Amino acid sequence: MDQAEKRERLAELAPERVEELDADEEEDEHPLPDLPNAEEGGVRMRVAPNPNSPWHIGHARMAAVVGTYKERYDGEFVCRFDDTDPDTKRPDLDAYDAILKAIDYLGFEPDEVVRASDRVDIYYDHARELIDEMGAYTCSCPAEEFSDLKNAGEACPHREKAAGTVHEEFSAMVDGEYGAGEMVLRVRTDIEHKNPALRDWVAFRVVDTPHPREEAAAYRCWPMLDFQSGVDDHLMGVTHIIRGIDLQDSAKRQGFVYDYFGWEYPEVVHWGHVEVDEYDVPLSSSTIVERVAAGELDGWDDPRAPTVASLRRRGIRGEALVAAMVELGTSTSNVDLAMSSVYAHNRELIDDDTDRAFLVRDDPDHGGGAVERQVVGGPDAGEPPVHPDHEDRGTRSIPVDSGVLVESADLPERGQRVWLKGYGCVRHTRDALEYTGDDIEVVRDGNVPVVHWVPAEANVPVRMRTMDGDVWGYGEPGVAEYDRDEMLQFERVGFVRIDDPGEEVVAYFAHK
RNA sequence: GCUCCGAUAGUGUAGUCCGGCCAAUCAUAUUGCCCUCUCGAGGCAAUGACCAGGGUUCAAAUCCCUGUCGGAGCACCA
Repeated sequence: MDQAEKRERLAELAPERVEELDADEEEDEHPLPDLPNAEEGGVRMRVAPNPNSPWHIGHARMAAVVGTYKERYDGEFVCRFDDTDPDTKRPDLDAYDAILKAIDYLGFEPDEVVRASDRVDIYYDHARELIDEMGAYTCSCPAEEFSDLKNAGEACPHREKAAGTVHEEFSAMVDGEYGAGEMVLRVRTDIEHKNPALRDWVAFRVVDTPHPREEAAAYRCWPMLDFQSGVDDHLMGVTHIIRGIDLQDSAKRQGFVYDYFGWEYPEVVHWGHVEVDEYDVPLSSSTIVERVAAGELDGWDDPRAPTVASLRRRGIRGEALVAAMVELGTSTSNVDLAMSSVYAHNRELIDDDTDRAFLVRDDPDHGGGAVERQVVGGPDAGEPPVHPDHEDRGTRSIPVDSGVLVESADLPERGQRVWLKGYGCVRHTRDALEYTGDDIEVVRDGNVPVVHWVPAEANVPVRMRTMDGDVWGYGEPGVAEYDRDEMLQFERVGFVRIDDPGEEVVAYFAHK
């Protein structure tokens, strides 16, 4: 049955439904779905990074989406460093700032910044309260033994200890009287719960390694994420939590603690993992850390690294990354971020304001290498516009002294013509480029290709850093005039950010 | 093994809750044409998807069942 027929039938069967359909108005368009039970002004969220490394691109999703929701609901967000594992996921002292910088780069400002490692005593207080409620017990079972019991749905002998004993043993954990692995504090949930992941999970354990932050270096008894983050979310008034599907069971686990305390659990949204195309380096903190340490990457902002710092250095605006992240939505499926989407957003943001310039690459894989030719006849200089869509910004003056450089792929066959952009038409004779005029009709009707060029002598050496490695070339003289952080479009090559304006200009390639 | 969750074009997404303006939205991508002194921008067009099979119904992307595929948890990691 086709559409018209369906509609006809519907009109016969239920005319009121047709009216309803017709009356359906369009809702406000938001790139992100509405948060459940969210009210304007009543939304408080948190970004809870582990500062064990700076951020890769995937981490930016959290801040991008939380920040966007904050703006949408006129709400707030807290940046809480969940740095409660001084050993396995040991914090990197530089990462705290790097992460805050990344959030700032994305265009957001946390309403509050806290470190879990400053709040350990608060967690202890809640642990003691939980023990009073008979909601937790100390357990000295070796991990494997407990795991076996748990999988069989059987309680261990420590489960029925008196609260007094549990208090004593927990205090001993806090006082550092146990070594790592000797004693833990478990939350009493339901040892026969059908989901084994929820049965009597560990809330506190002993870590022998001191925390790298001086302020927290004395603690040996550390909360696990589910306890710490569960308590903090409540204490900080978090109304909505966004987190990965790897933490799918956290809400259910923490639910037991919330029940003991009579708290109400925040709304939760789970999303899948992000992957990014176009990179050889995987989106994994540990891999990036390794490659940086091994010298395979020049640092976290190496253009080949899939990191926030790298995108920033390439001149990608945080806004472009946020837009692309927000478009991914909050689906529980894993998603692939197409870098082309980030580039498309960035191009739209910067194209209008970015000056044009020529870069002749001297690279066998890109343009075939620079070749020099004398120019015979013609004016002394070319005058291409600073921006083709904005005549009022004037022109660049590029001298043609002893000759020019072009990329060999652009050099026409002998006898053929080529249009040097902003200069005029030349014919390739035996060993030179002979000026044939400035009538643009040859380009419009004569199939003469338009190419970029630079003077053979008065040019500026440029090292362009790209995702595929460095490309050397020669820029037009004006390239030397740009300051660090300014953007430039090398015509027919792509957009770059000037990173170092020195003798040899270093530019980071952003995208075409 | 136990427990959760998911599946719409190359990619992402809208629609799914409350079946019917859905032979399916928008963006990106790719290709072609127009325009342009850039391979950028702009304009136009084309390409391309409801995981499979059953069921319910006048009507199924939408509801139900089965299957397939994929993901996650069952850590003294976060």
